[in-house]
Amino acid sequence: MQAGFRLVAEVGFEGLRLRQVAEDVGIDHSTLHHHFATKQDLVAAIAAYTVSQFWFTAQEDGDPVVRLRSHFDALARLLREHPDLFTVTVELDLRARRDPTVRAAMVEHEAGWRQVLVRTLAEGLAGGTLNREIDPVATAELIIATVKGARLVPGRADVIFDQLFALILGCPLSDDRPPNEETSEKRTS
Amino acid sequence: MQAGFRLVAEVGFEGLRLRQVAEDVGIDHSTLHHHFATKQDLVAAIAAYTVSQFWFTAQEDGDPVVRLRSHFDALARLLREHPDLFTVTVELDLRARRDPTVRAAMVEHEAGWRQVLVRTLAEGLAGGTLNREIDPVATAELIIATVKGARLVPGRADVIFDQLFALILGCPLSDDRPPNEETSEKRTS
Amino acid sequence: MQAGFRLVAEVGFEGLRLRQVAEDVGIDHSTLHHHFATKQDLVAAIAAYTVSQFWFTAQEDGDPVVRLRSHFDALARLLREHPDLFTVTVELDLRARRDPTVRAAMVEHEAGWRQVLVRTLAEGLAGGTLNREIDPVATAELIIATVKGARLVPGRADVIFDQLFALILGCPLSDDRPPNEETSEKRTS
Amino acid sequence: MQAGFRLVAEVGFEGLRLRQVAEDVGIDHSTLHHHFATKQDLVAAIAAYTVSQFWFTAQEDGDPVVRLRSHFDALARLLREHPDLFTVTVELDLRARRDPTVRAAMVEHEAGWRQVLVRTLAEGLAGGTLNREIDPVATAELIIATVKGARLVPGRADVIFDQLFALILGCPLSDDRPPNEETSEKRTS
DNA sequence: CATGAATGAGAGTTCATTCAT
DNA sequence: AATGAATGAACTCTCATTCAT
Repeated sequence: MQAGFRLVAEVGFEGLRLRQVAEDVGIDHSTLHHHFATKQDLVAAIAAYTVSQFWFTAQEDGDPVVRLRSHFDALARLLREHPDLFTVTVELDLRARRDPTVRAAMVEHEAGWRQVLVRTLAEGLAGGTLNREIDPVATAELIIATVKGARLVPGRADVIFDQLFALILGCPLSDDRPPNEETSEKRTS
Repeated sequence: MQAGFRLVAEVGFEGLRLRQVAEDVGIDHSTLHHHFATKQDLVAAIAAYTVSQFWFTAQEDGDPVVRLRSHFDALARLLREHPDLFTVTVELDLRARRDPTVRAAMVEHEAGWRQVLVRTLAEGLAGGTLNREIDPVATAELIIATVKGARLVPGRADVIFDQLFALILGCPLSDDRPPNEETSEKRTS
Repeated sequence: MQAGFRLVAEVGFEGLRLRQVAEDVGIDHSTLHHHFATKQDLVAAIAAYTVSQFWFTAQEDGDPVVRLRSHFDALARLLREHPDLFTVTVELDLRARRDPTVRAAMVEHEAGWRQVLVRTLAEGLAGGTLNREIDPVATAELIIATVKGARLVPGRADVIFDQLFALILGCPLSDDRPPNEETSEKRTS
Repeated sequence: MQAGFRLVAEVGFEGLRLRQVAEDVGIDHSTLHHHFATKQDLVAAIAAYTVSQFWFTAQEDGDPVVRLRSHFDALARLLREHPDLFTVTVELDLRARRDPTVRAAMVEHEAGWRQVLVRTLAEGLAGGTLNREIDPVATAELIIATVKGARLVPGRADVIFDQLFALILGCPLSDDRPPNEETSEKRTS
């Protein structure tokens, strides 16, 4: 399963070959069929394995702004340190279009993610620490879409996340009102 | 080429079969090889054809805010009316990872898009009609990433675009401008 | 492999078709690929099989003249009884020009043959039973070339070999030895 | 036709492609079909062209030994200066097995060659300047076979021809009888 | 659990040949 | 005389899958 994951990261689902997976593991390709009756099954397992790797380090308590910031940071770090994870996710998003099993896994995973985002945004909105015009649901979708798009350009993910975060934060730092001190500076890390 | 495009939209590059393309056109598959020596060549042609379909209806003059709004609207309409175009673009983005020819086409296309966005954002910033803290380059990347991510959920593209536009527009809470003026009426979803 | 050999004898390497080989054996052509990954591999196997069929019945002891004569006889008999072997050898010689694997097999095989010939000729020369002016190396090459040429006209091989043998044997006119003694009785054609 | 000849010399009949021939000539491959209706026709033309290149510089008069020697020399020189000619001849000999047209051309060409050889040998025999035990017909076949075999090892053709010539010349240079002065020395050129 | 031989559908590609222009 | 589009048969090779062991 992990070998399959690695292979997908390397050559995509289009280039995924059962024989190669088996060889990487060090077993006969027939033995692979013993564990995964069909290629589809392996793909589903890879999908499940991949989404299981995402454990949103989303604290439930604390300042929503901080939680949102750390969420972006966690994503940025993950993207930096485990680019494979995002590479495979892109592949999975594409495959989900035509593979219901994969689609189900992705939808479920995304639902959890969306829920976390919506709750955090709603709290921030209620607390007045976020741009008041933000619609939590719409912005959650916006964040999800942005992250998905940013996967394709890992090198620019940081700047993209920073800009989005800045926009979400709220009223942009007008000179006559003090901005949120600890977050207004452009994060570059 | 168009048949290839349609087929990619339907079954993806992974399912693209030359024989099927030829059959859709009504010619022998050998004849297809007469025009596109290799499958790669056909894929490149499909890529070129696809990006050529994007004619950013980006006026050079006028209020940058209006131009940006109409840009989003144009994308939303295109996404609604020609979802195939975006489906194939997703496929192309994936394929670009491993196919230098496709990558070149995508990079070039994206560069033009980015340029238009940066210019419009910079003008809006200079004119004071946009959120003053926006970085044109970063926001251009943000928009591109968002659009790319939104392709995967065409049904939610409208709300995503609207939310992003609202954030870019600026602080709706500024004291000297009535809130919700130019953003509330634009909601189309 | 043997089916491949037979097919080459029949239609040449130019006409060698994997599907035909597989069919002759009674297996699917995919199964053939299971055993010989590539056509080249099968060709190499055919080459190895073919040269392995040549077991020069070259005794190491005894009168060099007798050994040489029996060598020619063995070749003539082989050519009569297994013309396929020579047909394929001709094909292999041609293919060796462009296929390094085949070339290596042929060179090795030929080296063994040459060695046997040179040794026999040298012994005969030393023993005084052969034409004194013969150069063992040159004559070995001459024999090899003649045999290779004779493969193309199997029907005339006997007379060619006999004539060559007679010339190698020595001067039938020498005063101290009765002419036609050991050569006239050997004519078999 | 000449382009075909060159191509056969390079890649053999097995690798001969009409499109390549046409391209080498600088015409469309359809135009080639205008001149040679079928590939077979082109092959036949190549065969005819090839054998036409062999003009045995066989004088009809003079000492048979000298004529034979010069025949060998001419062959050796041709082999040195125009190896393509022999390369293609090898290909033709192989192809003649399965292509009646080519076979006819080769047989006719060979018949002329054989006739020259037989006549020269017979004259030499009659004149007493050759090994008396030589059978003109058998030796002609021997020479032809040897030349055919020597084509496969152009580098060793000289030494092979020299050795064969020495053997044909006659009684080998016994010490007590003067050999043919001008021919007994080992030719090395 | 594991293997390797076997399968069959089908992939991209090649190439001599034909035909309308 | 020459072209280029079109053809179709056939090629080697791939790969997920099955089955007997």
